[in-house]
Amino acid sequence: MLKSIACGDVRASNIGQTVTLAGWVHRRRDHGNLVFIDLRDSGGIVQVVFNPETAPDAHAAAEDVRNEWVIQVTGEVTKRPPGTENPNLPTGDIEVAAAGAVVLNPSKTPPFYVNEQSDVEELLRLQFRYLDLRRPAMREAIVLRHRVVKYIRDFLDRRGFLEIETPILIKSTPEGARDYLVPSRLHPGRFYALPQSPQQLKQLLMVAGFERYFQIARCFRDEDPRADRQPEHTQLDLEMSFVDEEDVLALAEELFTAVVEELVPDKAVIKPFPRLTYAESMARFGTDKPDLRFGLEMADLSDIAASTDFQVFRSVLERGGIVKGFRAPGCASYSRREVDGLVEFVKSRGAQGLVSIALMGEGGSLEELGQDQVRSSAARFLSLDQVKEIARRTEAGIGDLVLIIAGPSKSTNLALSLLRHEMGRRLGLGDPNLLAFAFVTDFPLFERNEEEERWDAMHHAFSMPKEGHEKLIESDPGAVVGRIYDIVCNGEELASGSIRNHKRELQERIFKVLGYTHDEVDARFNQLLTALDYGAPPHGGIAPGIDRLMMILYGRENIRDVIAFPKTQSGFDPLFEAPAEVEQSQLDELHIRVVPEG
RNA sequence: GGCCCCGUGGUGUAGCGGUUUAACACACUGCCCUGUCAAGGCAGAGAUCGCCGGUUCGAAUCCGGUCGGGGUCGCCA
Repeated sequence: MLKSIACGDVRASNIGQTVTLAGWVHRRRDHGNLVFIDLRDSGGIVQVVFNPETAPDAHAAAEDVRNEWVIQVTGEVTKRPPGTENPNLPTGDIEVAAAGAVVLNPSKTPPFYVNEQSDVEELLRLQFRYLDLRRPAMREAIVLRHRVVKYIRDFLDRRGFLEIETPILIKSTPEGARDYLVPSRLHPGRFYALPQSPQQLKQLLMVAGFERYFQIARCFRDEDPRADRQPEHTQLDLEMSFVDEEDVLALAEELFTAVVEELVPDKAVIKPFPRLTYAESMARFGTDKPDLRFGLEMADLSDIAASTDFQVFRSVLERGGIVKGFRAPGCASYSRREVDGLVEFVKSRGAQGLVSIALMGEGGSLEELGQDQVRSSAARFLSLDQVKEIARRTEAGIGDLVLIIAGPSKSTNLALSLLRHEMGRRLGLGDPNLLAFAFVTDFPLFERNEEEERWDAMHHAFSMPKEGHEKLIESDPGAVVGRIYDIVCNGEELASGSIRNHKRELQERIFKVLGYTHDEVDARFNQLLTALDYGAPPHGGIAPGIDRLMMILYGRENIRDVIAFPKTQSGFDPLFEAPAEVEQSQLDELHIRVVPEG
């Protein structure tokens, strides 16, 4: 080793020892004679003093050194002179008096500050990610990520799970996300696909009798990235045999709770995790991934709206839409400008508009509310009684602002739920140290795809219907509830899972509703269906997203902040500059001809 | 594919039609300085304002396009 101790490990107990350190120059303070260097390595920072009188050669070397140079220093650990201790450093009681110094490698001036946590354009950080990763915020994220994954592995190992790898080169399956394709040299014109998840593989492992499987699995989806989505992401994929929902949920709850309590003890979780059904979640929060750190629950106002003369409401309802709203506490005093801002917010998220009702005044009960206290663009269409009823439903009081959206159910719920989260954020209602995990259960098995006029799988095609719902599969697909569950936390979907079909006949009926022809099923799912014929055990599982879990544990709003080498929103890797063109010979070998765009 | 925001020395920002030889902080270079720890002092170098085109007597500043980044809707079983 080029060092005898890590920079961050030097303590008062080492005083008198001669140590060799190696690391990066974090900061240099040159007093002309005395030179101080804060030397940094993966373990921390320690101050090194270069004295020209006692060590002229080392001092001369230190004069030349600049930020981020890599140096090796040998010297004695000494107690700092009284009054010069630095309480901000764990190593602040001591320093190393350099006797010798060697420059192991100089550095160019970095393109941004490595030694301070200043904001830097993210593209530049990604181009020089290896420098960005030297900074504490990124470093801590990567270290925590390691601990979380290690904890998960140990936790599952103790419970009899086996970690089993599955192929990265697999087969494209229809539906779901767009696949990343890999051309085959040995089979011209044929392609592997990168797995969107090891779904079928883990089910086959259950048929193989492993009973408890998990994998820290990389998953690939060729769709547009987002703040919480990357083209490739990591899942804790796990599957168990001979279980029902309760077994999977109990395990997941125990795991997540333990991870938080052991690794991020300053964050709190709600125990036990609240549970709500999909229908409940949609009704109360307009989304299947509600932020439960605060209330502001939604109320259906359709019946009240129907009794008004407000044409906007009536026409929406005539077309089968809904009218729904929630309260923004204390926001009655919002200015015209602020309210307009909220209107813009929902319009940019698919709503036609926003009706707000401000209940002006301070204190007093709803009963005493006067017409003069109601401020709303729809005021002249609403009777005082109707306003009061709307307030009662949304639990709004004097001083609150009721926000209402009318429109088709899907887009209205979406915009309203985004507005709810936005208001929660603006009003600071979400405790940043609370991780409000919850289970959302009983998802529909099928979802109507209006454009394509067909039924899609809401979750995926392999989930089992709830008991008693099999008979509805063909007659009323939309009414079939699946044995499907999600874990959500603070408005993010963290995990998704289900009890799977282990009977071929049932699985084939579901494929049929999804519109697959016999040939398509045979081509894509034959391996799974055939396996079900050979004694497939009842089984189910769940797949938490590790990146999103890390966002929540580390308190980041961006998935790139918890990934060592992420891609931009256009799927570009600024460090390697991938994707890139390849040699013509490589294309020839793969029998690929590139058609120029346009 | 749609919508919104951003793009000025190395970094972060200011300037938003002429008074700008584009300002400030930090970084950088040189000199001074024996106890600093975001060390300090003095001096200096460094950007034609992402790119293309237009409007104008005059554009970093206005307009259009384009490229790149971010956010979002679509998409993401």
